[in-house]
Amino acid sequence: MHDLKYIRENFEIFKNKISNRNNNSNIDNLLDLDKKNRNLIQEKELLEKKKKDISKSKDEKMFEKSKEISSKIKDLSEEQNNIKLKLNSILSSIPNLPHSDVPDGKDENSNKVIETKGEIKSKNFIEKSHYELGEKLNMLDFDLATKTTGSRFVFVKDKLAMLERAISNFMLDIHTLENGYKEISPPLMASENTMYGTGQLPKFENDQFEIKLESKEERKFLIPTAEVILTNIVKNKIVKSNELPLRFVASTPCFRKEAGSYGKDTKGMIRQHQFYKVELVSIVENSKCLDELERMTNCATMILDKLELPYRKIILCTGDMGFSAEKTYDIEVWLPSEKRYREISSCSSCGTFQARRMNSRYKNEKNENVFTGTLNGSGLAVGRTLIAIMENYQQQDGSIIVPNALRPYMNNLDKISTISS
RNA sequence: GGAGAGAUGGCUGAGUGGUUGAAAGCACCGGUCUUGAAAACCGGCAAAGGGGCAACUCUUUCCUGGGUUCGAAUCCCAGUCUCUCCGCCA
Repeated sequence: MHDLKYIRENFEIFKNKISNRNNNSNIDNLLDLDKKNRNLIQEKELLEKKKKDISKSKDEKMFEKSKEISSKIKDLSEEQNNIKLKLNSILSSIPNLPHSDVPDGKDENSNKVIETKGEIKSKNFIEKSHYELGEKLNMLDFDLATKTTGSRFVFVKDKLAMLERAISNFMLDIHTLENGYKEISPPLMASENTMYGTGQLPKFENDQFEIKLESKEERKFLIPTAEVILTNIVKNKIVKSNELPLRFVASTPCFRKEAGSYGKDTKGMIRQHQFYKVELVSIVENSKCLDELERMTNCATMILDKLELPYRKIILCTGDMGFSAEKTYDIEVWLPSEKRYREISSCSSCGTFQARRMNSRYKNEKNENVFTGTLNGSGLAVGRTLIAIMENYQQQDGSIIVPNALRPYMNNLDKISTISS
């Protein structure tokens, strides 16, 4: 959510900056609505003052007059309310402004590589995809998932299931023990207002799985990422500044409809309706967002370093960033079967954009209430890490070496193969 | 699912029709005292929005939405949420 005052005072700048985002909201009549809104407020307040004075005077002769004023106020309020609603509906659908560091661009082609790290080991055989490997091992079963549930789901079985669990635990341990995040096991469903707070609603309702409930009950959605529920921990709260930064980590399933990605990544478990992700969330003083973003991104790449997986870090351009982000780094891991890098983490600073929606604040040194800064990042996507390990650690015979860092989490198993060990 | 209780400022918690934006306490900020700190004492301290260069000023807000009244935190109606007890259940 944007500060209307800022928009009012810097409309051309605002409009210019927002034009670089994938924005389809009509912002042109924003100023007009704002003007109308404020005029109506003034008119209304004048009448309210009159009414209040009459009431205070307890002058019975004026009581009839007061009734008249009441009905006028009612009309004005209604009109003002309608305009306010329109204003809010436009405002809540405008994406965050990109930070000045962010490169301009329409789509992912304008993203910039910042760093490439890790050794891509050349193999003397043709490397298989994770789904070929997994199906051959009889540890990834897509057909079974189709039978029980539908497309874009998978059964992970046996040692690969154990590996998935190991990855998740390994990441949680690093982030809690080394990086100072507090572990949370949160609800996997979120209320409408919570989804609004982080920016999933109202604009992206089509991407969300909604739970079917009695019509009376408040709407609930399966979380598309733990970011939603972790960030909203500070919703409607005034945090003490000495409590900042708050850092949370959770490993949760995530649920996404993947509407609009028909035909994309249909094979394998790159793009699923349900997947595990270890998510990092930071709540900071709003001036510290960019520092925290660097820190958070390092926390994510640290995992890949320890797993000895080759990756690169890129900065997303204005047109490729998510709705709430002001600056985003994606981390992409090398997938030998595709001979390219694929996203495994996305770390974003949202500035005060989400905090405004959530009404999350802290007291600054002047004792004023100011909006917090919020950040989120994957640390990392567990499913895709599984894929990356399978493909990068595969052997010619289709077995998979367990990365050193994960062996303590796998009863010291060093290799996954058809011959059960 | 059945029965009951409740929702007030950052927190705790008074308040049942007329300067109540709201007592008191805690927390927080400033000061006195102290070598320093603590304690004690004194003072300050809600938010959002509108107008004004500013000092300032106006409006709204005691869960939400309606209603009664000249006037509502307080009365009426509807709803939401929370808690307790019983039942069922992972």
